[in-house]
Amino acid sequence: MKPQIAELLSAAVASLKAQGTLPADLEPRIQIDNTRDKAHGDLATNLAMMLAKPAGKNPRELAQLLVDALPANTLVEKVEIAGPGFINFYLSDASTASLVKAVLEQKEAYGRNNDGAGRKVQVEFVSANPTGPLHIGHGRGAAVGDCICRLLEASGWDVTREFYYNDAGAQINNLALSVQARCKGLTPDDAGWPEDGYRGDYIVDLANSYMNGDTVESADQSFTGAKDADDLESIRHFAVAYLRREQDLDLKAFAVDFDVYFLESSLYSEGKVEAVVKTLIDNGYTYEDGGALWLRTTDFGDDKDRVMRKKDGGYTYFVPDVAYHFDKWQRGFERVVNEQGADHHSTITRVRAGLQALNASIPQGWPDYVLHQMVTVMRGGEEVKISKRAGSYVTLRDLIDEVGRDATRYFLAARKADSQLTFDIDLARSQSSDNPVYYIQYAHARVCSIFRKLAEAGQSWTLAEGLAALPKLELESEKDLIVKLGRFPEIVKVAANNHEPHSVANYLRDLAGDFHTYYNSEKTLVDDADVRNARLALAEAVRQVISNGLGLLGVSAPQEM
RNA sequence: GCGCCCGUAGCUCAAUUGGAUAGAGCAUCGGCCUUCUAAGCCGAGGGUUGCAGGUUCAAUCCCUGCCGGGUGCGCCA
Repeated sequence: MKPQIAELLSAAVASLKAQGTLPADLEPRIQIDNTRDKAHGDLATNLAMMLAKPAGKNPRELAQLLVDALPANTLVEKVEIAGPGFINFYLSDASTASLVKAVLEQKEAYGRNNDGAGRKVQVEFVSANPTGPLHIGHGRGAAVGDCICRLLEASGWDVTREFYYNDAGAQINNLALSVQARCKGLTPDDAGWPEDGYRGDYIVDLANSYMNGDTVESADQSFTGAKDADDLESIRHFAVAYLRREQDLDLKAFAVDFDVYFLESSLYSEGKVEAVVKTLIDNGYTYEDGGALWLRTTDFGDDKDRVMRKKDGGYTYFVPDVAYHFDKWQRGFERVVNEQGADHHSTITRVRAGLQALNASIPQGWPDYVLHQMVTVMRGGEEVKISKRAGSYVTLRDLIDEVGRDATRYFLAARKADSQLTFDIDLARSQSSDNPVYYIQYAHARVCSIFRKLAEAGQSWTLAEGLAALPKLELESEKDLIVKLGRFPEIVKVAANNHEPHSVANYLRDLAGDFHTYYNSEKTLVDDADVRNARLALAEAVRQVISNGLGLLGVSAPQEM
């Protein structure tokens, strides 16, 4: 509805310019706000206050001129000037009816837009190292990242979900040594236990499986262990494959699917790391010092230069990172979003600096980053820190097993990524209105229930009947509900652009609340057929929007509860 | 010490990118089921938006300085 109102205002501005009331070179950004208070109408604009200064008029006077210059239309019932110079719009019955119609006709497509216009965007998220089960932090990344993908898809982007994992570094070596120690019957308290070895129970399971000669198959590899505790290479391969499979199961339980698993080792084997290093040297952004090769990242805003190649000849982690992101660029992703934990924040400057130093015409702020803060898990009012399986942290799987997939996804996606999150297990498990997930799903199930009751009564409803009866939606509560439905497309658009899925969760909570209130105050299945058909149309529209919204969060929309 | 994030009701969090009287839920208290699912609804109390300045017609939002919490600051990833 906003774009239509903006058009009206734009026409009003044009005619005031033509009259000479406004300077001809003025190109105002027309901003339409949803009103917070119904007393201010349905939509409002601050345009008159913005233009007061350049026009040399007081805001209220200018507001009146703008209102007088608005073209005739059927959208708006009434326009008022209020406060310091706000222009408030009251939507007509015809326009609210058209909103319900739009929802019912567009169905699953309602709320989608075409901002992306089919362009390619890649979202990299989770990207956990294959050294253990996914923890709650990875869960947050998985939930937020996947929801961002869903939002971008709903905005017309061609989305690739990608998982990058480090299968080449020192921690993999550490993993192999830890498994080997377990194969040899050592425990973390024994003398020969590797320094900083992984201590969790899952290492024991892994070692047993290896010594058993099991074959593990994961998303991208299959490997059979050599059953030999002295074959460190075999242990390494087995351990990586085994833990990849574990993570695959975690992600599957969480309903997160990736299109691409990208192996760090491939950057080396395909010469991409060497190629990037050569380019950086050729471009003159490097120097040797103390036996190491440095990249002059300070040329691109870093606070100190960074070592690329260590004294021992190995590369530091950010070199393959740069090679990886250059590869993303070459794959044609105009837009890339990296969702990761805020503790890896320091990589951003380095990766962007490395990309700039390639002189490859990569835009300066590329790629985008979404960083999420820590998650604290609470149960019974106390912080939970340990899981049996992993030993030192709460795993995603534990959480899904305990509170279910829907609640876990909702809770992890419903908060702004950049604030710390407290995950209350008791709340997430509760099957009552305390729990926002059930609250929203219940609203959906209630609508389904109404239609079941309708069928039981031997009555029916068709889209045509519903649309024809829309003028019967005369109550204020009905109109409020419709206006809220009308806001959904904007919620999706803004959430997608800002990479902020939490606003969808908040919107749904709000919409469900409005519906529950309405449901309790007005009976839908009344005797008057026209009123009944109109209310059924509204209920179905609410159901559709809740269903679409939950879909964006990856949460199910049950028919009954 | 430096960088980044956060600070809003007792608790968990919003606030449509600078708009009107800062909103929900939980918790507390009081009401509503012979009527479409009570996994629900209605009502009440609860605030100097960490502090102090600045910009603006207008600041929770932008700027500066403090205070408090988190996190990073390796030739680890």
